[in-house]
Amino acid sequence: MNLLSKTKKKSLKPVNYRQKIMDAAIRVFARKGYNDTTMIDVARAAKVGIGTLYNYFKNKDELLISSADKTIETELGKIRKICEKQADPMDRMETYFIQHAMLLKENPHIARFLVSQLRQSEGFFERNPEFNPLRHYVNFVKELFETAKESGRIKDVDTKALAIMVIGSMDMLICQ
Amino acid sequence: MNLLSKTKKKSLKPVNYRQKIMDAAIRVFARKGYNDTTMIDVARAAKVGIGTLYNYFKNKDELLISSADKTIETELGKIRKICEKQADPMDRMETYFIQHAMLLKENPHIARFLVSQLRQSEGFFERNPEFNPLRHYVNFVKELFETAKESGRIKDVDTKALAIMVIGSMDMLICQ
Amino acid sequence: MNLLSKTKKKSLKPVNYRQKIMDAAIRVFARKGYNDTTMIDVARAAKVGIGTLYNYFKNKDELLISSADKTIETELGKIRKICEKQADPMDRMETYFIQHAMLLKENPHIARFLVSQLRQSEGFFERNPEFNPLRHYVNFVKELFETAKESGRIKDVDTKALAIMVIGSMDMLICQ
Amino acid sequence: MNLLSKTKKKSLKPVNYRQKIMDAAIRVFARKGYNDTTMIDVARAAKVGIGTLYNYFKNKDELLISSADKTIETELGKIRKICEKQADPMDRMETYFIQHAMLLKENPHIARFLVSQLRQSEGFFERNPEFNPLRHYVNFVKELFETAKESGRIKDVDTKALAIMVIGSMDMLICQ
DNA sequence: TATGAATGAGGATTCATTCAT
DNA sequence: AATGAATGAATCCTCATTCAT
Repeated sequence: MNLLSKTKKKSLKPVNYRQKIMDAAIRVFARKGYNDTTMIDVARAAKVGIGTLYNYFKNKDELLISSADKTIETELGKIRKICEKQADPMDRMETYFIQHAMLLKENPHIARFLVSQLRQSEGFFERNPEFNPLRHYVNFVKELFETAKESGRIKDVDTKALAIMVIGSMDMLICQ
Repeated sequence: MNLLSKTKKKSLKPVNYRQKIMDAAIRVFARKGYNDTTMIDVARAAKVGIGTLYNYFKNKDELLISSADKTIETELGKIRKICEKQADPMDRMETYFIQHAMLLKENPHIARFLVSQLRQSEGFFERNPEFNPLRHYVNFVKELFETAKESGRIKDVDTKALAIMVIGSMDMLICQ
Repeated sequence: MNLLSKTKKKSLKPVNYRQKIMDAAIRVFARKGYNDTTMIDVARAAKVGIGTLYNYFKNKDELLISSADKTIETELGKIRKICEKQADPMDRMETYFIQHAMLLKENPHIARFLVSQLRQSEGFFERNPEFNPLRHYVNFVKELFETAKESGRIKDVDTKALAIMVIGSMDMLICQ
Repeated sequence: MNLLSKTKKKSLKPVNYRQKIMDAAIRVFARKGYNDTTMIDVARAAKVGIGTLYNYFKNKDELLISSADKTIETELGKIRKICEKQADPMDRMETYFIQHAMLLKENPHIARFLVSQLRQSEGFFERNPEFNPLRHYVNFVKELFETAKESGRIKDVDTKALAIMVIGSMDMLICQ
């Protein structure tokens, strides 16, 4: 009986509050932006008490940073894994574009969150100058271009600028 | 004597408060973003009293909207005028790119203001759904492309999407 | 008519908000202590809006400090003036005791405020280590004793310690 | 074996949580004051869980009251016992002063706790009107004086007021 | 008409207390 | 019985907006 009850309880959802909160935060931040998102908004979206937010994140800034980092890591990880299956640099680039587009289409709120957090209030960036969640993403795209360039398949260009422009293009398309 | 002094003052400077305020607002909004800009910030930058802001603009939202519209109108007007001097569609496009780049370089705060206000919180857009200062700008670029397309000089593409992508690329480049 | 209306308005109470707020603050702090006094309490007692408090005092700490300083200055000033009328040191000391007792009796809330703020939370003192409103008061009593000592009327004692003890005695009597 | 180990543990240390918590509480309250002391502070100082505090004390107020009462009882008990060894009232008084001074010097945190908790916010006293940990202490000193008075060794005075003043003097000296 | 002091709704954060384990 | 994560009421403070001068 002991064993049973334990099993029961475990199957009864050992809530991962940290993840639950970040998931909610991403959704709300994506929809309303940093400034218009209140901690109460996040708490309600995550269905937890306000105080609980502060058990897992020191303050609102840290909640945004953690959520952004986690999201980038997760989503970029998925795309990277799929791209790596392609041996040919050009195929890899193509796969990336497709995956990126799919991400934008299927998880618009995540996409919006990723690309739009850049334009946060300067207040936030003054407090957190090191924060740039897109850095890893830009780097990934840049690497894609570099591999393609080395293979002689695309012309000599500033791959970083190109990466930024590509992401920027997609970003703007989403917003409009 | 009374009359004279009055005349003198008027001829000395018929202050255009509305314009003065918008000029200041653009600078401050561009630097700090919508949410981190207080009405006091704007009043101080414009060297007017807070109350004066409300004599010319209903509220903070309207101040942003008016400032953005006015800026787009002014800057776009300048660029348009220069572009129209070019008869050939391709020259016109080239001229546009150069002018746009110059605007970004010489008035970074205006550029930043124009391209970054788009990403306002949904809160702002929910309150002002009709607000899209870039609309005119996008349309202008779109027209450029269409003229070029009609002349057979560029391939058949979704000109609007292209316009958005071009602007988005530039935007992202500025931010990074 | 102009003159009249001006006179009228002036007589119509040109409210001194700063003073009004400090008066209220002293009363409330004296009754409830620093920690249990909320800014809303003070605002209500002063019959002003909460925001008004912050137009005159940077924060709650500064409100307490200003109120305490002002009170000491005012009350000590009164007592000092009366004492100075006495030429003889012993008469002066006696006058002081009487005045102090009168202060305690007639304005118990001020008295309580003066003598009890010393025991504030250490949190407050850690933030404001230089704050010691009783310093001036202790010094005044100390000087009284010194004058008396010089005149040979009282024995050789540590006048500062004596001053502190006297004030402490009265303080404790009030509290009980 | 079970029995043995149990016995061992018990004899090793039958933890008295209640006492352990009060000891910690006194230290922390004395150092930080009632309001700046959090239940977590106390729990950490006592090396117990937060929940444990609530198994032994209904709430924070009761924890303070119990700690104060217990301390007074203990310390006063010690001093009383030593004083009682003196047959002569004057010697007894002298012994008391020495003991009190020693307590202040050797356990400043206890001393501070005893004498400073009196000045709690009225909020606390409104909730706990019966709370006056110094009552017993004042009574003890008062009795000392009365015995001395009866023996004709000191003049006729209000012994209670005298007791209060003496304690107040010492209190103020500690604070400064 | 320009002004800025007064205002209070709203938001981030803390912490005593509860309760499931 | 001990524990500590979850909770939300309560508090300080900001800032858009109003209005009397």
